[in-house]
Amino acid sequence: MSWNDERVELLKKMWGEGQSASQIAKELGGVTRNAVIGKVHRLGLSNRSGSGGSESAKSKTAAKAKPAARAKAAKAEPKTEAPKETATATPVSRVKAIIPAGQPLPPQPSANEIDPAALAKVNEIEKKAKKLSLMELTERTCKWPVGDPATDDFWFCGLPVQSGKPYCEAHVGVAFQPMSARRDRRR
DNA sequence: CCCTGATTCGC
DNA sequence: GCGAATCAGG
Repeated sequence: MSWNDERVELLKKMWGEGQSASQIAKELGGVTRNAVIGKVHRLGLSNRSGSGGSESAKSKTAAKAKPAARAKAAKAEPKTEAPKETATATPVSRVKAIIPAGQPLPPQPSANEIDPAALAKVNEIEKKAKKLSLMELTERTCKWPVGDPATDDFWFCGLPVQSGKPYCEAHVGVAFQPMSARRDRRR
């Protein structure tokens, strides 16, 4: 594969959107994230901000030994997995929408015991959500469901997930509550 | 461990 | 110019 205009254009577009090098590489196909990063640098758009600034110098000095990354071929296994709440908490409002009234809801904190700050964060971030459909979800898109699945007004957050987790940072915030914050709250 | 971008340097 | 290997860090 080579860098024809179309590929370079897509690279620029995605990079501009803040997509990660590996995501771009996956999208382009036939290249690794290293190739993408290398190209990004050669194109001189390593700095996503674009202009002005120039510093951000990272004093990188000598190096030690660190046997880590090995040459490894690409291995991907898309798991179009339905949104599941494996966390200690579940988006109550969403669950209500898909579970008939009267049904016992799984053990979960009610909305009012979720960190208010985290909730506020979610409300903000939902505006920026990419609103992906089920089939558009990937291993790295936030699988937080929004809206009523029975209507057209249903989508998944779709923002970049936080390492490992199924959700973006904001949604991880409300989905994964620290045990300490929710332990034995009496009423 | 997973991931991120940055850099080097043989090709 | 290209990108694997490596580095540095989250």
